[in-house]
Amino acid sequence: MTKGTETRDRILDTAFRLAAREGLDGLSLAALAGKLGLSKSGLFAHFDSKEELQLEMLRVASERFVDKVMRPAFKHPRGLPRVRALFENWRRWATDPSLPGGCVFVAAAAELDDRDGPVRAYVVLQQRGLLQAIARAAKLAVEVGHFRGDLDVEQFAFEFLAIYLAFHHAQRLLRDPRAEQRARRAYMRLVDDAAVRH
Amino acid sequence: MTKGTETRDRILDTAFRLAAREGLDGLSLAALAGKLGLSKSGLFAHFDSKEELQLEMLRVASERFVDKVMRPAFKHPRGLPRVRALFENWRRWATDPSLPGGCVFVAAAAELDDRDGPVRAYVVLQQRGLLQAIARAAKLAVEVGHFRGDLDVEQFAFEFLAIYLAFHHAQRLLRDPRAEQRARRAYMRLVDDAAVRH
DNA sequence: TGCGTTTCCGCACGACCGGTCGTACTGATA
DNA sequence: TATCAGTACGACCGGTCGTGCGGAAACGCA
Repeated sequence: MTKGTETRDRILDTAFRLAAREGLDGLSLAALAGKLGLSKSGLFAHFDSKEELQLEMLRVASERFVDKVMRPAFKHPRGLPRVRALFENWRRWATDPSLPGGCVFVAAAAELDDRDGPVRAYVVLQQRGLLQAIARAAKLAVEVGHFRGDLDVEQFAFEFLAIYLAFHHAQRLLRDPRAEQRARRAYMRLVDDAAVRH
Repeated sequence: MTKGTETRDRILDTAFRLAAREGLDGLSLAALAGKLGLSKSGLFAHFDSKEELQLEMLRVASERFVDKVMRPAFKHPRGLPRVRALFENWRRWATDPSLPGGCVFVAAAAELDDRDGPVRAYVVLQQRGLLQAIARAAKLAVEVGHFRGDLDVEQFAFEFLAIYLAFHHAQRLLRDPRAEQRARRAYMRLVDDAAVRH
């Protein structure tokens, strides 16, 4: 019981790291087993199918994301500080040196956009939830008077996500050393526009 | 001579369509040959390796992109009309019903961001060129007085691309019916901010 | 210490992968 | 008519993929 779940956790942790680099499809059981010092079948004994492994791995990824990005941000006071923390934590998430390979969800999003099935459904749910969380933070910023009252918080979330995606693109694909600066300036422009007019 | 290049074109056209849906890796020789009514080896007679096929396919994709997005936009007068045309053509490119599967380059970007080799190099080059083209259009808009003189045109290009990526994400992954509206409003905010102050 | 369960491995499977082989038909050139 | 490059074929290569099964070793409790 104990040993099993421990191994299972190890598997999912390694799968998470591997999938970030190789994508959901690129994550092969043989490669994963090799990295774990396990046999392919020994690994497979913990899951009913590869799809289930992918799903479980994505659940782990979601937990990590909440732990590293959402939860710490929501400890900051409502309004601008929290929105800023969200941005900074998220930016760090995409470039965390301990988790090389970029954001799993960005990779998964591109891979899954034309398929169907439970894996895609899960990613869609996760992304919708993410957008809602951003919108909620923006709404709170409106309520505490940091953002203007007529702000479209869902539009804010859309553009917030846009900056993240472009940052990921510039950082990981183009390896542009100015990626962080570009993202930060875009963020400032977004927040300035949402702020109450003086 | 004629027959060969004709078949080759057919192959690349189909490969282009298939890769948009399946990604660069997902594009398998067997599937491609099947769709063409060709044998795998008959197909392979036209290329030295799969990598070369991928490269050639991406070159075809680039040509299409220039034909459908860039060239028509650059027929519009310099300044705002051209920038606007760029945005609209690009948006249409990502949702062209005759080319289902979304933008090949978005898919390729996510797949290649951690690898190396000529395919990645080509995509990076293409994307850099794209950003430069946007920046150039913005610079012309400055010169004709539509955009303010102190505008950072590279920053403009970054945020322009950001909107496209988020649109692609919202449209293809989340299937959000408001994706187009969200993108257009983000675009308007970007352009308003770049415009000369009244 | 012994026993039953959990955990893992060895092995094999069918399908598919990118790629190569020898072969055969075609049409243009000589 | 003989030759030859271009084009496409079917069979097949070694490998890798996800997956299933039977048994051995390790574990946890009596």
